[in-house]
Amino acid sequence: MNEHVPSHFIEEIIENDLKKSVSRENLRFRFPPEPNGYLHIGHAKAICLNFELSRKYGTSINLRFDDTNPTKEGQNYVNSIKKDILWLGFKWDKECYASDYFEQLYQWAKKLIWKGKAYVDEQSQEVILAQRKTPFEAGIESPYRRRSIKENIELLERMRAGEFEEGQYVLRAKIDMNSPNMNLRDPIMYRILKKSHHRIGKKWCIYPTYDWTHGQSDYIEQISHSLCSIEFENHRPLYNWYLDQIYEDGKIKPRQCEFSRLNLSYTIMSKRKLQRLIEKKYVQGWNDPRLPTLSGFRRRGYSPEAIREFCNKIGVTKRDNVVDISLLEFSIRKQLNKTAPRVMVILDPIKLVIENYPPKYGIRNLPFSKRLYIEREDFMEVGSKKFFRLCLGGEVRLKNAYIIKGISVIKDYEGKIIEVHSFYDYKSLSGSNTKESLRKIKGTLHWVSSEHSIKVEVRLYDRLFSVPFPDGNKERDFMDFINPNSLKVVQGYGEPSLREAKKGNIFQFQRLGYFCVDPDTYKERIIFNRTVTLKDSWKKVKQ
RNA sequence: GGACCCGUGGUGUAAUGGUAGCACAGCAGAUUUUGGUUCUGUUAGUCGGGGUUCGAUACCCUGCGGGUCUACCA
Repeated sequence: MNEHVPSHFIEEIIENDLKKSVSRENLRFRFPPEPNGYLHIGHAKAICLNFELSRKYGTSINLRFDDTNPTKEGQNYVNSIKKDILWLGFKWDKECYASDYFEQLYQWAKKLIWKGKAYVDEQSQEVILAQRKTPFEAGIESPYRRRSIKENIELLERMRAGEFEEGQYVLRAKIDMNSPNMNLRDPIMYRILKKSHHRIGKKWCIYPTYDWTHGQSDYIEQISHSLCSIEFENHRPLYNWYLDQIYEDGKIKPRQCEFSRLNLSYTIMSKRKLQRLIEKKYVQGWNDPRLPTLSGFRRRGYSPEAIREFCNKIGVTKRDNVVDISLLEFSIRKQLNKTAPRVMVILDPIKLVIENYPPKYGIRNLPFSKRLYIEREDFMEVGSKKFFRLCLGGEVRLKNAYIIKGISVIKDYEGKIIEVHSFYDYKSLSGSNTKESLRKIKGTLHWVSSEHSIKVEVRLYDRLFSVPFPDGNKERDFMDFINPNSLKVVQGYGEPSLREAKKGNIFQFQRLGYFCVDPDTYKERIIFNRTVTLKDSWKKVKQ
């Protein structure tokens, strides 16, 4: 439905191409991660974009690993990336690897030499960089730029044969050392790296660079629209230049389109910076629930549906953007509100004694008794008009149970309240439909029966950073803004039904938030992660 | 200094030359046995200056602001 109403500018480009150059069945997409880190929610934006485009147009989509740098990549990353995409709810048609195209790339490189469009340079990296100069001035051509075709071919073959050391030779495209676009100042196509590759081992000792690989891989797979983030915009002329060298009539010439990457408030997205947080032990690993990685969100209790909905909501443009984290929280709350079973758990207990309650009674499935726990925060000796929770002389409903009235407190020698005493109205049981049970009482508290409750570990996660744009300050390092209270571990008291909770289950702890069972849970010790709090309009009144 | 890209409420995003709309956040109220949910209402915006046009958020010029580029990373 609505197939002809583009929902963002990339669809508009596609619709235009459909009218002009490309037929519908030739539309093809790809998601091209480098296997050198874990996927984060910024990747999810790109994944949703590409996969949903392929779904919309009924065409195929490849997962392609951009594995051209054996010094940084690994099979563990390949595995985690596949797992995360599947978890998000998407299935690719072909699983591809740029490393499978190395032979073709090599042959094309030779073709470029034959055309006089590439040459082997033997200057040091420092010299090559220096000759490139800056964007504001002309570069200097390499003295090896005019090497003969025969010699170039021979040297490239010897590079491949492993006759040289790393850094001794490189293959460069011969484009324009005066271009204002630095990518066109004779970019490197091949470098010597005597490293074993995670997939193809020691088959190669020269590796193609990203620019010399990406567009050609798109071409081999006949990708019609190659979507990437905005920082590749300046690479597009090079992308097209390479394709022009190898293009054959009748084939699809891929089109690169750029869109802006996702930034989320109160967090960071850069792989390198995430890595730093992990190395410095501010978080416990790539799947720490505070991280914006997909594995982190999964552990935190976020559902793939919520993440997909979020990605659809944020749109696709070319502007800089910082999306408010509350939009993500809205997505997960919206879903969990519909699906999560409600239970009662006390996180910061205070004892509540119901003096006139007979010791033996109970409510089926949810034991009620004379001695309960309620949240310390839910009691004040002297209430106020705004505070409609328990206070001395005031009435409150215990959720799914009785109406009680506070009558006295017991304090320790420091004056801290250790016990609240109350009376209950035995006719006021919830759902009993008595006149007393139908009385309007402003406040309702959650509770657990102290003798029946089970102890649980609860990990209260909060934002990783205490400022909205930890990354946006040029003078200060993002590490300065780490929220020291991003994790608080407490012992809670849960209703006994939680004994049956399984890893990954998610509940609403009534009046507190949504919590999921952590994989670290074992038989005697159930661990809950707080996914997100409930919206709390009381917190605002208090402040 | 150069090239390329981008400027719409606090945030994200629509409007493709014809009433500036939606969502989140905020605020107010109603409902509520979760201060949740739900419902209703509401505050708030086209970066500035010129031009083209009956009419400009859109097109042109210019200024300003922001981003990217000076890797043998992707």
